[in-house]
Amino acid sequence: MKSSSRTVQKEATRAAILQSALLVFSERGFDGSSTRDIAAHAGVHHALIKYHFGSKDTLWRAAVTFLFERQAAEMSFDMPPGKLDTRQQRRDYARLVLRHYVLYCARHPEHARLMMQESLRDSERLQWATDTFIAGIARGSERFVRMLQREGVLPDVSVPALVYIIVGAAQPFYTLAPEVRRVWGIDPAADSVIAAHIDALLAVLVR
Amino acid sequence: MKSSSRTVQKEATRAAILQSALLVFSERGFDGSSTRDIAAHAGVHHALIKYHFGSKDTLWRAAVTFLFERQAAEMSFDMPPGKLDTRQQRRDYARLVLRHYVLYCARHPEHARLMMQESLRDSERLQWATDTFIAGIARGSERFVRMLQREGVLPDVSVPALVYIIVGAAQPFYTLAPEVRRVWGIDPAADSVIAAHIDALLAVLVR
DNA sequence: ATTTTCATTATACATACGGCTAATGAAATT
DNA sequence: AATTTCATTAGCCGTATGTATAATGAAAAT
Repeated sequence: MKSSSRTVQKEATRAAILQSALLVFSERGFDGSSTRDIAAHAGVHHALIKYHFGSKDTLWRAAVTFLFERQAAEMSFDMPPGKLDTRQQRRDYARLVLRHYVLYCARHPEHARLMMQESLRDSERLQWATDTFIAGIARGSERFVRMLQREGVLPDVSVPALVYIIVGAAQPFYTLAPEVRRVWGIDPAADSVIAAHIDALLAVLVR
Repeated sequence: MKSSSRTVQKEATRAAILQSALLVFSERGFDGSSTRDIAAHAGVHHALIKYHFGSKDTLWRAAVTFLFERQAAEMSFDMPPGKLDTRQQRRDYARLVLRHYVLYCARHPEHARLMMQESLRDSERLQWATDTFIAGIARGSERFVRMLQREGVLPDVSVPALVYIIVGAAQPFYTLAPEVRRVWGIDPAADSVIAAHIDALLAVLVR
């Protein structure tokens, strides 16, 4: 583990490019983003993108990998915190998971923004992202939804439709924050607004 | 009202460019779309875009105008079909409106795709779209939601949050259709899948 | 039949793009 | 102190972009 001043600076540059890529890709999409813009926003020369990441495509994949690894780190709900014997316990668990998911969406709106842009049309990038990350998360979501259906917390309807209803109820309020600010005059980044959105989402989804 | 063969052909060309612009803008966003791509997809020379629409920006505005005028034409629910005296009548009206909105999203996924791309970040285009179209629709949605809240059909929580929950529950299943196909192996354009999604959405939202 | 109109095409231009090679220079190594 | 390493920068290449102007030619008007 080298930590010479040059290595530290190198990693800082790499991280700056990655964060800049997250922002630009999430706001303009892959085709609409330019490596020169990403480099300029990171304050480095555009040739460094090839040096650190190889190509625009590889940089995009590195950005997506960062997003899903962070999500996995911040949303580790594979094992419920306690026992889930009673219906009330499962309801509370559902509320807990949904609350944390909404908070994640509010904290990191660029995640859903970036993936949404890529899911609008089929592509090799979408195929890679689904195979590498999304398919596994989808299976976890399916188990989560089916458990809540068995318990009567969610209605017994199409599981894929339910998953997209839940995710769609959570994400757009934050991914479309610029529109929300202009149209409704409120800021989805404010804690009180987030709390109100969580209350609304739980009131609608968890019965 | 001229209808000479030249005028007819001119309008056909204009319409072809507009439809092509809807598709390309909705899949790649404004910055990711090129006027040459749009023209090639419409089968015309790219200089015709300047001739018929003035500029890329004006073409985008014409496309958005087309989308919202079509939505207004296909979603004329300002006046309920019958009287809304009883709670059951208001529930039925809510179901009717939501069903038709989901069907609109399924029929024309490019509408939400295009607007979503523009709502991810603030811009002059977003400002124009919100001032010209979205603000008015938002006020209508607010009235709709408040009526259902008074009747106990929707919970008494934050109205903007509820609006985005409803819209988010309806749109992504169709805007993100390529992802749905890859991850779940189902086609959100199929009638049976749409019907299942409507059932799920109504079961969750209308109590 | 001749002229005019105008939808369409050809072409040009300055800029921006992704990707690449060579040069640079400070830190690390010898 | 001399040499090597390598993160960073400068600059070029072929292509693509948005926009503008001139040329074309068939339909419309005279």
